[in-house]
Amino acid sequence: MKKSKDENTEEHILEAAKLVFQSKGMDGARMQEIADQAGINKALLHYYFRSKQMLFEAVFNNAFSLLAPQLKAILNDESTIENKIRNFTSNYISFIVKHPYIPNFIIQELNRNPDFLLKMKENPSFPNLDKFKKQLQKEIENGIINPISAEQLFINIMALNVFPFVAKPLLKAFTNTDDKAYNKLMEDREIEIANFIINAIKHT
Amino acid sequence: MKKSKDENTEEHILEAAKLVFQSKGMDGARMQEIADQAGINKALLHYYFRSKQMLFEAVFNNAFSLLAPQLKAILNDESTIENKIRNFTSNYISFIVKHPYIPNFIIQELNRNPDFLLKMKENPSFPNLDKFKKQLQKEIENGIINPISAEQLFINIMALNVFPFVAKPLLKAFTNTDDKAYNKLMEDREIEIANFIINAIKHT
DNA sequence: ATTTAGTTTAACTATTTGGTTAACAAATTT
DNA sequence: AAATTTGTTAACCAAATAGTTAAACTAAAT
Repeated sequence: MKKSKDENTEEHILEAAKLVFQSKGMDGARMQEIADQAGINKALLHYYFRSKQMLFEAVFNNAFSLLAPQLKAILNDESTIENKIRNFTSNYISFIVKHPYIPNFIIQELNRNPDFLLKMKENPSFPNLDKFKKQLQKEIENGIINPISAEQLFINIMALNVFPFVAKPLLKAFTNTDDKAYNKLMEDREIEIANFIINAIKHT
Repeated sequence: MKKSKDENTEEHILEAAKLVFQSKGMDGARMQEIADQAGINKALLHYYFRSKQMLFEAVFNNAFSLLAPQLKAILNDESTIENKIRNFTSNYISFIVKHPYIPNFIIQELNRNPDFLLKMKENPSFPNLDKFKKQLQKEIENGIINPISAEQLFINIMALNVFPFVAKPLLKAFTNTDDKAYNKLMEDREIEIANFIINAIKHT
């Protein structure tokens, strides 16, 4: 087996493809641009990943497998609902700072092709709400938390965490903030969101 | 001046373009597909709207001018913050049922080209938070509402309302619901969201 | 009825783009 | 070191695509 530049090249390609796909989407991305970005010939893209579709799926799966563990954390650990919420919002914000394009990329491409999810849902490591649901029900019965369905609460948590990054340009305009001020808002949200959610659901 | 089919054709084109652009995005849309959808020849698209870009902008501006009034309603009317929140969530959900593709379309295309907003912000009818901010501050001073910045509250309201429609495929998978069950969740949110937000901010 | 302005089409063009080929280069095996 | 396998490139190809052209058609105005 040869390598020398082998693994290195594959990594370069994936990194370049990630950059291009995540900023332009599947339809907007050009194989030539990815090749240029990776500093190689276009034919080499097809040597490593047969087609644009396959290269795209490699990038997409990479992105998704970074996001999934974040969700499993909140759904499957043993701490209280309140602590889960605090941990999740805190973890998620720092995750996003490292990978700012991921949420929008995933959401956009899943809207373009919802079938991606069919395969993924069969993977046993795909996040599910079962445990979260039971735990929430127990805390509601114990009077710690006001009645709310696990689905609604989960959607709310995701919405409050993810949306500000997905809709950044729009929200920047509406709140009339520049990049710096908007990032400051995002930092503040790490605590704000958690308190907001806890207030909303905690029995008083 | 002649018309006969004039306005009619232009309307047909815009309707067809809306359909194609909103489901495939600027890059994924094809002029031929829009022409077919409108039941006309491709050259006619260029006769009415010189280029793909111009046709796209017409569709985009149409979509945006449907969304903007929704926001101005909550930001500039005179009722209490609580009532504004209830009215907005109620209005927004029924708006979305009529125009399900709009939020995702706008968000996606603004991420692709944030410069769109520069022109729009100059329009005096572009929504802004000034009035909402003052009103909120007053209610906080009066002890009706717990301290929160207008920007954060606004982002939270938008997030809770818009995100479930933008991220529908992803959330459908995570909550393990089919289309029917997910739509039921969305109906329930009309009341759920409002209560959730009020609980979170109302002083007790 | 003829002119005129607006509307519509089929056919065409130039360019872009994903993908292929064939030849070359470098490393591994024998 | 000869043969084989793996990695890389330039040149090429066919399909797709945005946009153009020139001619035909329609209906109102003169």
